[in-house]
Amino acid sequence: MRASTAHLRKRILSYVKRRILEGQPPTIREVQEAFGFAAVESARQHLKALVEAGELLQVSGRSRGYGLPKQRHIKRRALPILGAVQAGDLTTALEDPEGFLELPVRNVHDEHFLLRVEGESMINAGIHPGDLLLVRRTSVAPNGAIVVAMIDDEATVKRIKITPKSIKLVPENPNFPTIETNDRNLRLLGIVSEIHRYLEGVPS
Amino acid sequence: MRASTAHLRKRILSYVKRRILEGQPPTIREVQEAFGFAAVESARQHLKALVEAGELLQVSGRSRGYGLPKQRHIKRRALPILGAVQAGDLTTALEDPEGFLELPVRNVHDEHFLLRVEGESMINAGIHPGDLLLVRRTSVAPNGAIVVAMIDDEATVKRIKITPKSIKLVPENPNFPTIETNDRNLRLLGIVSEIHRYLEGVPS
DNA sequence: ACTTGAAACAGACAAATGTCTGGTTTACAA
DNA sequence: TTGTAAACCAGACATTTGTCTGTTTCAAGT
Repeated sequence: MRASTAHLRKRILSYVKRRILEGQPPTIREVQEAFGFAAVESARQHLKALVEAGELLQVSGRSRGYGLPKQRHIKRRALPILGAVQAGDLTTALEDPEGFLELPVRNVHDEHFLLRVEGESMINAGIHPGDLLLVRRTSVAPNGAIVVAMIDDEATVKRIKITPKSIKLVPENPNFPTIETNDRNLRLLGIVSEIHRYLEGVPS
Repeated sequence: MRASTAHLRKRILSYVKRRILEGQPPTIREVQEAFGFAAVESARQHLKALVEAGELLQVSGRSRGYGLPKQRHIKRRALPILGAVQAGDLTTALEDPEGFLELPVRNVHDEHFLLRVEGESMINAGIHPGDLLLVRRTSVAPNGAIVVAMIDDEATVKRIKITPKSIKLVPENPNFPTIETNDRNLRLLGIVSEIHRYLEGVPS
């Protein structure tokens, strides 16, 4: 590589990064024009080199097919916000979310979603109506964890108590009943990983 | 608009939003395929309607030319985490934080910090020991807001009740005393904007 | 000077993509 | 029922966009 090329390539990387963060990865010709290349291929070579250096990701053949490489363990994700999940499976609910919220997710390998709390069944655990729960999707939960499960075709938040005889879903509110069940009809949606409450303006 | 169309259009909007937040706005044909339209024009009409409704922005003629309408400035900030703030002013405490956490901050113009909750004085407001409070620094607070104030050279979290005669700092726990004061010796550090609790592993 | 390899250039082609025109279906109301 | 407007469909076209091939320029080393 020519000495002066390194600087130029770095500038191109910055440009592409900025465009991606702004919501629209550039086309090759847009990079060409931004840096005054007379040929498309010049810009393409730079981008190709950046991809090969691991600075960018690319989907070949796709327009504006550039993305940022995977970061460390913490990555920000656009998470779907679910309201009441009723009478259906989670997949259909995820396709029709209430909205999205961008949050840093610590466990990149797992799938997450946000659930808006309804009702006061977990009020003594400090989970209030309107809170947003970051739920990590899993089908296994440690004893005592706060989980989201489908009960009577509706997603509810409870603390799980596993005994040799059965599984109990215990609310943190004496006014609500404990639900006891066996393994088969329990549909675990995930474990509550984080609790977020927004006092000044609700994120849409 | 047909009755069933509203729901479909909402789903399309969610899909496009998700794609934009993931870094690649979809092409019209990708929307078509995602929703099973037999014609490109069907997807295009929905997108056009969403643009006309102000739900999306579009640059005509540009591939993947969809964007999100202007929203409040949300930026990621590395925020200092404060433990017990004692016997000093906030500035010195901010210089020696317990750690840092990167969070999306909605109000970029204001200054924020994170405060780790100690004690159970606000337990009935769903604020538990160990919770992280996102505090927006301000010296004025609306009546009824949950605030962070310096009392007896220590930062405490209370709900503020403003009356013509005095200012009360009310805990949300009957075992703790209400503090009544006048304007002069009240040192308001900020308003609690968000409450975060991490159940699976604490962010360092 | 000569060689060499990277960078830049020029032009072309194929696929992807936005847009347009016109026709068909469908829900809803008069 | 009939009318109507919205939604959907089918096909085509022009532009954009990614990719390819070959050539030229240029800096650095021998």
